[in-house]
Amino acid sequence: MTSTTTSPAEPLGRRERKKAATRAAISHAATRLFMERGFDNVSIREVADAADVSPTTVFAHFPQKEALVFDEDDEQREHLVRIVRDRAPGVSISQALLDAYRADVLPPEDPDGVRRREFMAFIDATPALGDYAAKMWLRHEDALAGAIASELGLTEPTEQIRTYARFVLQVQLLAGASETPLETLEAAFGLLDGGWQEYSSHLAG
Amino acid sequence: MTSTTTSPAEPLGRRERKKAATRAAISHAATRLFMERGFDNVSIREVADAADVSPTTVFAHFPQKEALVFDEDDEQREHLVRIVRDRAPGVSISQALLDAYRADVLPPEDPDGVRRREFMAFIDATPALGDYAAKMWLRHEDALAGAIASELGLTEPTEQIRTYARFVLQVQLLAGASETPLETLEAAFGLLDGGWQEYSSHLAG
DNA sequence: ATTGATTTTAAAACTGGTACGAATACAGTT
DNA sequence: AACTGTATTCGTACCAGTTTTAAAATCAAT
Repeated sequence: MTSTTTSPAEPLGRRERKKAATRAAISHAATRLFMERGFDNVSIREVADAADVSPTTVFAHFPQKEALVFDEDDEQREHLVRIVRDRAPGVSISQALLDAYRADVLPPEDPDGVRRREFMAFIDATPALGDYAAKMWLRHEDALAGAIASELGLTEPTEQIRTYARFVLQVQLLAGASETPLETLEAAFGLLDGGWQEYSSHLAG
Repeated sequence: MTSTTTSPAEPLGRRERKKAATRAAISHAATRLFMERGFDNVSIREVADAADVSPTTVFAHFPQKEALVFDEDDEQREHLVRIVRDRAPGVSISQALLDAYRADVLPPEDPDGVRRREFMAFIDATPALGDYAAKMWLRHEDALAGAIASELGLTEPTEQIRTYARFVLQVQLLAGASETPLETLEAAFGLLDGGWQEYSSHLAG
């Protein structure tokens, strides 16, 4: 259910369907148990039992215990790149990122947003999960830097772009941990934009 | 040898002296073995054996395996705070930090610097150590933000200061991982200084 | 020297993760 | 339908880091 193409429901063979089913069973059992008793109080063996599967099979589908919770690495990265690449005309990169982050941080409106918010609270409750999420998030640094570079007409990111990408990803983490996420967002982008706009306009000009 | 007061050699009781000796024996055995065969190829049990101590005793002194390598948390934090607090008059905070980072990155001159460089290379060779070092380093964020705030005449760091502190710590990691650390340093501080100087002068003015 | 608290230690247990080989289910071929 | 190769699953045993448990040693104070 992760990185396979989503909508057209390609006709999978029995094999792939079964594999996907096993994966889903494991994932479901894991999230249920984790929510009931907390991430740290559930062992891989228990997850395997609950999914009626051998422990080794769990690791065949998920490289680490933490991966049972985060099942969407590629989507995240794609989302991030799209924010930069597909922004409305006339909108700066910083502006696009700030807007996107803002939407993440504002009070949720649809039930989907509520669920996502609960999920994030669950993650915050377990240090190991927070660390893992942060690590995964920051792994997108290269992708983001590449997207920005190509938006600015470069084939390779410069040191400044790389730095900016890292900072921008950090801002998301900062805001997520902040009591006043909106203020944090604005403070951070305010700090960044001075140097960044100067640099990028210098590049374009 | 870590956070106890250093010079005057307070008269420790027998108990404390023995404890310190055990700790030192473990630490020595560990560094020797790690250097000889690599961090990942030495088990805690082996370290314990080499120090003629039970494995649990190792954990009584060091919370994790990685802690055997980093024995100086507080000193690091103090160093960082001093860079900001004890900078020469007329030198900006950014300038002081940049200078300090630069010294870390330049070719070492004294034998002490050489040893430190070898140590850093050793850390880079083991992902687990790099992660741990980064985590420890970033834990200084609050201390750094506090020091900056108090330099600017505030009792509490603002959102901007907190953000700046996080960015500045990240710069150190960026430069450490870069092929061209000096360029990275200058690019990063160039990016930061625009917004930061505006903000801090706005604060002072 | 005895007592009692505290520290230190050892041994075992637990947990995440890997290695290995065997068994099973599938897809494509004949 | 049988055959073959391949992918998935399984069970077990195992390793290394870490926690738990309880015994032993150590110290301070009487």
